[in-house]
Amino acid sequence: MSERRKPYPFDFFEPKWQRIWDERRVFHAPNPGESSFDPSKQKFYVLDMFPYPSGAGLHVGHPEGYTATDIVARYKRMRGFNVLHPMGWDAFGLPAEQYAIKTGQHPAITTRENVAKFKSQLQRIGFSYDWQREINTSDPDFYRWTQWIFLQIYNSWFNSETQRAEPIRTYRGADPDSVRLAYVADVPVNWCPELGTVLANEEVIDGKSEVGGFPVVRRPMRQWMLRITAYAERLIDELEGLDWPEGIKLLQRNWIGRSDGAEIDFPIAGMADSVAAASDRGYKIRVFTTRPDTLYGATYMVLAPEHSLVELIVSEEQWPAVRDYRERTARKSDLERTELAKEKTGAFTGAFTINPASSEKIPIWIADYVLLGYGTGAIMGVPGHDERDLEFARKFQLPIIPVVQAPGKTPAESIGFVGDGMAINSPIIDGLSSVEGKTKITRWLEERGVGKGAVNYKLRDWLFSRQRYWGEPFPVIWEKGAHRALDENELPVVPPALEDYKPSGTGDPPLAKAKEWIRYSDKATRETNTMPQWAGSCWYYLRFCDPKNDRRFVGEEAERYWMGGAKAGGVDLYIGGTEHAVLHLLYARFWHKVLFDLGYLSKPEPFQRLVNQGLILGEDSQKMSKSRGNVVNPDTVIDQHGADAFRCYEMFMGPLEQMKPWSMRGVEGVARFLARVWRLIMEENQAGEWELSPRLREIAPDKAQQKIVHGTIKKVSEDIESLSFNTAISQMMVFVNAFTNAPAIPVSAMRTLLVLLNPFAPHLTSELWEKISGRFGDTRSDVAEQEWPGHDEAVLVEDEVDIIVQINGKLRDKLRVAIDANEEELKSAALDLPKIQQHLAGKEVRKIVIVPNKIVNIVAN
RNA sequence: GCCGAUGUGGCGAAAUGGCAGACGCAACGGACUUAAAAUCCGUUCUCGCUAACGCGAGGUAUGGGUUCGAAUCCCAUCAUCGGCACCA
Repeated sequence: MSERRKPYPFDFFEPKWQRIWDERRVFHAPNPGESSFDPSKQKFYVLDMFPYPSGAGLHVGHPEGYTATDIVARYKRMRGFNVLHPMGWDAFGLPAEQYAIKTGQHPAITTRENVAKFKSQLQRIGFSYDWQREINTSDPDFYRWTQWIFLQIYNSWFNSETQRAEPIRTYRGADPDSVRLAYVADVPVNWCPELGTVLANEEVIDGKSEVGGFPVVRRPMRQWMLRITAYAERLIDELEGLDWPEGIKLLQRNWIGRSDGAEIDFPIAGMADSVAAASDRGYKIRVFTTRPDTLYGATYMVLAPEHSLVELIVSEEQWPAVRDYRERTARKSDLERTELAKEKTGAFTGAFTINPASSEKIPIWIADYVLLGYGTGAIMGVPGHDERDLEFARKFQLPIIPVVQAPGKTPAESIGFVGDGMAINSPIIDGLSSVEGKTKITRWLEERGVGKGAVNYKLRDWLFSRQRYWGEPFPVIWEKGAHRALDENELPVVPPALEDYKPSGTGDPPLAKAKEWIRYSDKATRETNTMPQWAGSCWYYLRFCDPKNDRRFVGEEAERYWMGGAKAGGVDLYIGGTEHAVLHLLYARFWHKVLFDLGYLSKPEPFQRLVNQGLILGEDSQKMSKSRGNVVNPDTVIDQHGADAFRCYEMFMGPLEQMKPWSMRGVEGVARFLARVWRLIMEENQAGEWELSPRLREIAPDKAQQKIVHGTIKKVSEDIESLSFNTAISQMMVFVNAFTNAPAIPVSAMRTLLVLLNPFAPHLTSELWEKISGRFGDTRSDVAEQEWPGHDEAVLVEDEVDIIVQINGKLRDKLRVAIDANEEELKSAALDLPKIQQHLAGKEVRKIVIVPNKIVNIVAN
């Protein structure tokens, strides 16, 4: 290809324009207070999910979303908005460190190299980022504020009465440490020996680490946790006002997993001597259920094997079996424990409890199908109406009582029915529907003080510490076994320059090796855990608003301007992959809400409109991967066809949100289209040089040309607003095809085309605009500074329209009539058509449906 | 297993209640050329009828339904992809 002549000289003018944009800072978005700030302009914040700069460089999947946002950004600028369109680097985190360990280079060095590579690749595509706002999460000027936000979280508690975070000093209880939004807990965590770190639940997939696919085991460790569960309800409720895909909202709701039900207390019944004392002290076991209406059907109880009451209630003769079962459970990996189609297991404790409704004495078991971390870690077994309980009861021969009658079934047939029916064998609520039964029995329990309505969430608190080197150190010190936050003015806490940053493998973080650094004072030592990769991405979009501010994480005025507005969310458009549908987006919303509650932010939500771009597959329709050898590198594509063709092809492939395979042939097709645009305006002379085409004239477009110009303005504008870039490009192809053979080409039409095409192909259109302006004068400014054109509806109005004539819904003929012809005219004109008369021969017309300007449908038989 | 998305030519797709296949790729034919590339013009859903302009029938995963009219709305089934997966 390099030998062959380029269809248009993109290799010359693409770098030229990139240089001009850079030098003139064309895309700098001024902040309030800057001299070039124009307060009359509305703001528009369009954001990409910033990349993690890996060693492999960009592949064609990255720029898909980036191109979409760039088109919107350029379009909105031409529409007169002050557009914030920034880019930065999510530079801390596991992969950087793994890569560094593998290559034997310090992560700071590899990260710097990778960032440089990513940046030059992005710049080659011609994105209109405001590079003066570039940020890097591993830069002390950035993570200083990540640590500062951690301090705000640490120094807050969630007041359940106001449903808001408040400063910890407003807490009146005895032990503030027990309610902080950041707290330390000994919890069974996902320990990955290979990575030498603990992972969040979300980073473990099928018992293996998401990064690297190494085995993960359960192990109790002291860890920092963030109390995200306090926000569970608001994280669900406040999705309401966001313009997100319904599917993503649902994914978040399911992840948070709200269930409504009741907590019920079961008193421990008389039992063997060892537990009698416990019983006397009034022990009771609390269970959570979503089906309090099935209480009469509870014929046994199950505790999670790790439940703390197990030791107190187990009978002497059952001890060996129980201990054995607990040990076996503890040894099981997550993978084994969640294995599909696995048999139920369990052990009898020897203890009994009383069903508060039926007063029956029922046995207490332990079983690993009950999870300690959910609800109260204990359940009532209702085998009649729960699949798992039924399976368990059948295996251990426990009684099964039907208490909900399925519609149209007998009580015996209703065993195993888990839907809503009618209560039976339940004296208090017999005959009531399941819904009524729930309400009534909950009230009944509340009156007796043995239960209450309750809500539970699947969401767990966020395990926030990592035993790694390449992350933000905690701004926390330890003294006499107690943690204490550092003061704001001690930030940033910079990690020590360690030679050996590899994980220790024991669970001691690498920072523990920095003996000097750890010593904070004679009495206090530093926290040696670091924050997880998510930390920086939880608030980076805020820093973009005011990236250089050294007094505040974001200036108040800048925050109000860029993150304000009429809607709940501050960022107007956020585009990124679905892989972040739960984690990043949930964590960022959580941090945002804490900061909002504490009065630092204008709006309760970070991202108003969210769009997920679809995955780009290899030419073989398989997921792109090195091992398959089907990875497409943007650099190759740009070398061959130029950045504009690359951008346009990425958008022309199909709908943004859809998964679609790459095609080099497809790129060629789009490159041909851009070459046709070039040749509408330029012509090659004898010497093989490009010069302005003599066909280009200052003439008025004819009627047909006007129609296509205004039709294209309309379609492209609408399509950009709805992110339907593929059809916008189609329409511009139609435009170009219509002008290709015109003997004279009106300059005004070309100017319009260049403006419309500019967001898609900014280099080509800038170059051609300059050429045209060189000859035809009037404007000296750049195409990017032009106003977006409006269309004239009057031009598009037709005097005559084609009317489809159908018989019984089948197309039989067409009719050309004046626009807005009335129904009578249409009817008689249609019936007069020879073809129609032919088809109607021998038939009787029953009815005629007429839609003006569209169709006439004759119903006949 | 549960939840969600998708299913249209040889391929990427368009049309979201009113002409199915815009636009692009590929293929075929033509013009230009000594030739090729590039460029420009044309054809291309399937089947049948016609010497031909054309005409007819069928067709949007499958089966049913609603409607004057369905790729589009509803029900069921199948397939592919994604998420969750003992959450009581």
